[in-house]
Amino acid sequence: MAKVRVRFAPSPTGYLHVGGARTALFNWLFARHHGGAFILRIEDTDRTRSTDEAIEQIIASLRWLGLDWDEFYRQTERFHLHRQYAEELLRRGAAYEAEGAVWFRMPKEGVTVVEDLIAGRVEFQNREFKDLVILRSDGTPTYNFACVVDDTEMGITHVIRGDEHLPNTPKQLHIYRALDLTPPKFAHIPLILGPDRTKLSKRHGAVSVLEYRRKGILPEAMVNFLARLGWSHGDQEIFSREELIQYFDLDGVGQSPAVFDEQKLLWLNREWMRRLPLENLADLVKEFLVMEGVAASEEVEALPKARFFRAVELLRDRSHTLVDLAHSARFLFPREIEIPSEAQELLRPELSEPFLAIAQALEGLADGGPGEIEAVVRAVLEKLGLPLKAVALPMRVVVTGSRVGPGLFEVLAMAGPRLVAQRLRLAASRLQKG
RNA sequence: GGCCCCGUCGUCUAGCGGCCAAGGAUUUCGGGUUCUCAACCCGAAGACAGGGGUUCAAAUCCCCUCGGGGCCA
Repeated sequence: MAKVRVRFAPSPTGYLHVGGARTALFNWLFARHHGGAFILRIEDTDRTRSTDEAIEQIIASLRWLGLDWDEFYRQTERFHLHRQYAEELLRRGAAYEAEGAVWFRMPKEGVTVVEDLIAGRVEFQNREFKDLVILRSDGTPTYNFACVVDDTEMGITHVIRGDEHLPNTPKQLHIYRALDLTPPKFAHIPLILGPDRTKLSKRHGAVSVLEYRRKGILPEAMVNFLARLGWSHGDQEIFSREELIQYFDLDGVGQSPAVFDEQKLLWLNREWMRRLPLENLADLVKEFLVMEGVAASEEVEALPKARFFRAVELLRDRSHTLVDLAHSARFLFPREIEIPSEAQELLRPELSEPFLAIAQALEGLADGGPGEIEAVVRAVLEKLGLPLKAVALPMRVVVTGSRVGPGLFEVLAMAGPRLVAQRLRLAASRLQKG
């Protein structure tokens, strides 16, 4: 096989949505798997709807997903080529001018066969076709024509695109034929659907790739998820980028459309949060702490590094997204802790005594790991003749504002003895006041 | 309306004629473990759209119906 060359050709009329991202990913994986080239081609022919901002967004999205391209083109810079090819078609008599536009003659009888790498053999009756405008009266090329010219000029070997383009394919095939060109191979991948089983769109809520970044999804999780939407490799669910490149090929792509299931994305995201090297995750968590307004950058810096890392390590098991994780880390910072109403019942008046005693004992500790803190707390409880169970949950609630989280002593160590003592004292005095 | 595509648990899927009274993952619900939650382990529920063929044998091949979707009007 000649060296593989594929392209992703979005129109810059808005953000990159997950359907487009999945098409880009399949192309990219195909190129990388076969050691070929992945080309990014911006189809900005429609000048009224295309914006530079959208181009930026598309680029930012692809970068975030880690899909790098080998060549970059803008369709508007290639109008001269489209002209040239149109003239050639006119010369050959395959096209004619009418009403200021250039029209391509479509055959009116017979059958056109598309040998699709995914859909298989698809037949179209030529009598269904009408002649096709290829250049509008303002000189701009239409989609099907520009596509053929650009794919030819760029030496595209495989066109991997959404299923919605399948009906366009026979038209393009005839243009290739009229020009005596060998068409590329086609692979139409099934669409991504919303929960209502219609083509995924804005109506379905979050569909912008960058929106998922804001929501705290990791690119590793997004890539993994998108890859598994319409493609599979046996029973395997978790794939690293390297594994995807190694295993991905068109024969693993299915023929039926897939519903975008956010729950599975969240599951994968948690899996990937656990797999990411701790330092990398910690950097991201820091970003999200700031973005979410949980803490200022300096406040995060001020935390002992080991303590912050440990917090990230333990909190990530309980979070679906970076946003969740950032919010669950709120108690690490000197803030007032709000006790949720459903936890109020835990705070019985008789707790003020142990709270005070523990606070006092902890004030003797400058810092300390979970082990040291546990020793101190247990010593106090023993003196008071109380089981850990009697104070564990209330203490957790008072210190973290939540009844769920990592091990109690881990949580106390994360907040540090000073904050813990402060919060226990405050709680004790409130309990006394009734 | 015309043309085209698709149809396995709610969802993503394995299956490419016998190994399938259909496997995995997710979700949901139980149980174990824990101060709690998560994780983990064990368990439960849950699908071949329907009907005809072909075949010794069909989720797998063919046809029809139904359903969903896409493109063009």
